[in-house]
Amino acid sequence: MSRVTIQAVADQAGVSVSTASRALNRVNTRLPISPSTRQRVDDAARRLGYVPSGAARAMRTGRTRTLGVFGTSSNFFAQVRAAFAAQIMAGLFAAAGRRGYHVTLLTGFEQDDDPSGIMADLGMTDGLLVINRDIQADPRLANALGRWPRPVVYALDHPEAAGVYATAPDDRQGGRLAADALLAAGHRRIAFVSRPYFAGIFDRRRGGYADALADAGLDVDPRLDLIADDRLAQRLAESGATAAVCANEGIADQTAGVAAEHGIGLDVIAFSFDGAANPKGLAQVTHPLAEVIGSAADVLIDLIEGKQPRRKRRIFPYRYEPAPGP
Amino acid sequence: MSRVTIQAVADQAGVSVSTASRALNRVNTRLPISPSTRQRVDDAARRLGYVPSGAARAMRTGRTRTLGVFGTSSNFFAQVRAAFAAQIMAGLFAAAGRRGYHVTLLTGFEQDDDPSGIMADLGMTDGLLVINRDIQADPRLANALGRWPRPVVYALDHPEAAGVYATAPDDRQGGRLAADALLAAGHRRIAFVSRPYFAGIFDRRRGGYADALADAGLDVDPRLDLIADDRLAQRLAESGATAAVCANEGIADQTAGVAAEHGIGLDVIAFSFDGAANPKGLAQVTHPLAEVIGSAADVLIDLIEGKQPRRKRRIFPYRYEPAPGP
DNA sequence: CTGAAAGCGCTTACAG
DNA sequence: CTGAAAGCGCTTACAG
Repeated sequence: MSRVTIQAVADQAGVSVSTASRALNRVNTRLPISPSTRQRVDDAARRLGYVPSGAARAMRTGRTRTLGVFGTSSNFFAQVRAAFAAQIMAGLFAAAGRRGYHVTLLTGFEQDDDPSGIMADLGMTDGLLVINRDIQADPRLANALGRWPRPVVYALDHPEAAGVYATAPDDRQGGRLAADALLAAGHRRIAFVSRPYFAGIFDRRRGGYADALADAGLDVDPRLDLIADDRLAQRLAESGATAAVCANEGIADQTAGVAAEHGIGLDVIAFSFDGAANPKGLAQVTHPLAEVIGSAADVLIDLIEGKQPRRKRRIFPYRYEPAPGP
Repeated sequence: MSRVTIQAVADQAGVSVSTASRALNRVNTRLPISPSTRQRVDDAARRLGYVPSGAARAMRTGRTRTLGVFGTSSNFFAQVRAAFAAQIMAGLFAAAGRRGYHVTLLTGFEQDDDPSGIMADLGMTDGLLVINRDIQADPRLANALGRWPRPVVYALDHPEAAGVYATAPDDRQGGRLAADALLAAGHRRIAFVSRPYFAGIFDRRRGGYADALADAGLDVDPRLDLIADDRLAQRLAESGATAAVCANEGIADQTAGVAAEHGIGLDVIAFSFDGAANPKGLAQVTHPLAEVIGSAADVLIDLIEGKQPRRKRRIFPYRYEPAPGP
């Protein structure tokens, strides 16, 4: 079936293309349209099943009303991260929808690809949201996107480059909050359990934890800095830890499980986010993930629409949530 | 910054726009390009930071290489369905990416909206995947989309209208499979636990269950047809059920929890999908959700590219998965 | 091997 | 209140 164009609608209604366009887009109150003309154009459009060409409109207006999302990948939505991915999509979808934008997940880029080629196909997007903390660590990406002629906002983490728009939780404050909660409960041997990736984020979280210990007059014992691998139980036992700050919710579940299994009494607190599952009922420090992402989308749309946001960085604090009662 | 067009690249390289276009799109082997020209054009493009306009290209070619997804909504990604939503996105993203398509989540439509208005803005998509079983039940939607001039594929459920492309699990076969497993274990009082929505799907699941009971020579006792509300415990007890087929994984968790809490011995089997959490370690009948969605995306892309798929419906069987060991 | 020209389907000043 | 015309940035026959 060949496309029904505005030309066909205009012919059918017996008006010019310009008039049809104006009648269809109920705008331009400065130039009124006679009700009968509008009626005829509307009828013609309905009768013919007219659907405006988004491409033509985008070409003309320079806007697609579409946000590109960069950083989802084939394993971004994998099972261990399902709650994380779903919260992100929820926040993004809601924020974009509120302002009349669609959301395009950009495919064709996998972690460890050379990011310099990505500019060739960023789709028909008005701006870009970069949400993957793994790939944000790659300075080549920031460099390539810095040359892209449309707005870019980094969410959750951000490259070190200055002048970049970024929205993220305050990982250092979260680390301090978590450690303070354990200190207040009387603990003195508090471990920090992480894994050797998400380096930037985990480092900031560890930094806040270390700050809190230092403020409490405690040395940071390197034996308390633990990796969540298959020797965790042994290391936990050797460390003499009575409590642990865990760098994310998965590590926390693992750590609590290992401690229970080996009969190690351990007060665990997890870095997590609103909407995560918390199956073991642990204490947590959480940030409002959907809201963080929504805020990033809002900043991006502001930039697209030429409204200069007040600040280049928005930082969201963590909240302490005690272990839920049984 | 004003846009860098192919015109600017051509000027910079000292060639015509047509030549620049041909050099940039390494195609058209019939018409060769001199290596030195290509070199100069590539250099100019890189130097200027040229990014082709997707809108112009789409207008010219009539293709955006973008799949629209219709049916996500503000609560589609909500916590109770996080695993479901994430699996869907995983399958969709992978399948689209493999064939060089992006994925656009279409906003601006909420359940219970009148779907006749949606055609006005289906974005710049080449085709549509409808993935929400809730809204697929609305015949106005199928009617409106039937008039949309591009391919549409329904996934997971499908409107009753004939001639529609649809990809879904075989809910009736799944119901039979689940009931047969319980019958084989010697049960004679087998409940079916559901909720009063997802009517079409739950009805088919119940139908398969009823078929299996009938084949086993059992009457379908209406007292075994249960609703998972706050009177479930009482109804379960009155029904004399020793086993239950649960219409989805959430209902199954709830039912198993209620039974345990009230000391009702109950063998529970859940309708579920690959990648769901199964925190209670229940027996399940599962379908490969990501694969089902991926298959729907493949059919859609075939239609977009003019390859007529062999069948209009693809039905995926459920597999029985016994309760995982402790 | 290269270039001039048409045309994809809209929107928007501008002139009536 | 309406219409003729320009132009958004590409790609692709077509003619050289």
